[in-house]
Amino acid sequence: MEGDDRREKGHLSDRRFDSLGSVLDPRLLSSIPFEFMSVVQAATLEHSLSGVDVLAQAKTGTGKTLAFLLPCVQRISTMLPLVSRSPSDISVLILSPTRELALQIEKEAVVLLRGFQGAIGVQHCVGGTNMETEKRALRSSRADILVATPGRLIDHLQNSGLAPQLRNVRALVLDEADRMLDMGFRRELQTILAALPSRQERPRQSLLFSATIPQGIRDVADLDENHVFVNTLRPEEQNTHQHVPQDFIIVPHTQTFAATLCILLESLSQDPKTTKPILFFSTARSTAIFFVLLETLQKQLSGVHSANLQRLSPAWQALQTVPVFELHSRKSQSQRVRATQAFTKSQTAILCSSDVTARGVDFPGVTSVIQVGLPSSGEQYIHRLGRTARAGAAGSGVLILTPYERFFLRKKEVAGLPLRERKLVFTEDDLLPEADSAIRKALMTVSDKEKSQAYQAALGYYKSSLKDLGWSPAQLVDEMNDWARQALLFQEGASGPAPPLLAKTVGKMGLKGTPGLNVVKQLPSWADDGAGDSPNDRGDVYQHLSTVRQRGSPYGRGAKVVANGRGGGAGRGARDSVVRATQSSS
DNA sequence: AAAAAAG
Repeated sequence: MEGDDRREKGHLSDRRFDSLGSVLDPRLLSSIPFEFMSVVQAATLEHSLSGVDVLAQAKTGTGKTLAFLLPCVQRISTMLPLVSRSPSDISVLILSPTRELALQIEKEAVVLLRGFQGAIGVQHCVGGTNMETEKRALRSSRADILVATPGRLIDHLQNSGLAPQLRNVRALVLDEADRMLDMGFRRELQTILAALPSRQERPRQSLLFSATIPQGIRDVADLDENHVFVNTLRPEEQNTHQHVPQDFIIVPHTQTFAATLCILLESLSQDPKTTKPILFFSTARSTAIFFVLLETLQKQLSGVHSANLQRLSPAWQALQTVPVFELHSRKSQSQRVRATQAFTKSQTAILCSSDVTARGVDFPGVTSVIQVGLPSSGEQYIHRLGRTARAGAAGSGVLILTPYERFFLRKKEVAGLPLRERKLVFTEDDLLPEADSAIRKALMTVSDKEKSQAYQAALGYYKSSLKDLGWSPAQLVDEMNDWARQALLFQEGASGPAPPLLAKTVGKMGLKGTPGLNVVKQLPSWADDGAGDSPNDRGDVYQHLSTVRQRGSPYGRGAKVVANGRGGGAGRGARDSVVRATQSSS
């Protein structure tokens, strides 16, 4: 605790919020839930409160949200009692790259607005929710501050007649600004900017916040030429990620899930009461599969007779009860909201996530970030890592790669990081053979449909990295087919040697004519969208597995494990198992 | 089709 306090002070400044007593509206000042400003806040507030444009670079988890909300709320408060304004006018527009981040920002704004007792309102508009409900709320209640994701905002502009409410916008905030300005969002941002009044006719302030500020951001951003650039990174520390202990592990792709499970079991055995890792996957489909695997393992464990459960190692016991959540774009928005809330308030839990939560989202107390498979970019690796070790707390990172993904370590954003290779050392009683066996059994309960979807997603994902991988399209298909069969245990059945793909889909992927693909005119009924998610009855398998071995894991040691030149032997029980790790610099 | 983001 003492150490935490010291680190906590590291991101706090010595300036108190009440030093702004002459500048800030007292109702705003009294709603600030902190005594001291963070470093970013202290460095940006004097500028942003003066009204100039600000481009700020700061570590994640250091109070950026409050840094841009304060000047926005203050600005609106000076416009009170709002006689000249229509109650439906939007004064501040905040854009976020994900729905979860938008909702989180709105929540912080609600806190800051308490003192105004409804005179200033904040609302959100994000996808995946009822369009009509939002439309009505935007009409009938104050939305002085609107927090939005781009797609849904444009939808409202074009279909709900929201445009007139934006004619008085006085401030525009881009959170995760680099993401908002990159190729994926730039067009949408242009559409939104076009709906705002020109800055000549209606002066406004732009506030851009991000942990990484790439070259050229100023060329595309909506920034005044007299803007202030604030960099709160100390040169010697650069970014959090320089200080967070980070390991990488290279395993064959058949062992990726087992290695991931090992890392989880290891952290559960060290600290079952406080462990709170996030597991990041590259596609929504593989996120879903690993989540199902964990759920299945838990159900299998709960079928183990309690007397036998006592004999298992503490890690397996802990796995049975730790809450597990999944969060990605293939879930409904209400499920996403529920998972976000539940993981936020859990002291110990496991979150399986896609890159939805890679940026900005603030889950308290995340103890480690485990990245499974190739991250989509060096920057994305850093943003994901930033979900732990926030606001001065401790945290660590693990990256699990296959040999063909090793090139990632040479990317320029990653090459300078303190990433150290860690080998899972195979000893007689280590966890990997058990984990492998458990994963294989659990995979039997995953439907061919789910496996096919993961296969298709992986093809699409790796296709964008062919150059880095040094693969031809045919090699890509070979590797992914092997992955489907050997790692996902996709059964080559009546449908052919690989999961089936529609000719149409293959065409869109640009893989027409590539050997090795199982191209079909029509998907078999089990893989069709209309079919249920799980034709296999998981319940049967639980029953089947409910007999436990005398000692060790409930999953036996059936699978032969070969990695780094050593096979896993039949050893003693899991009670004494540990993942042995050796550190060696890479 | 591949994170995400509109349905």
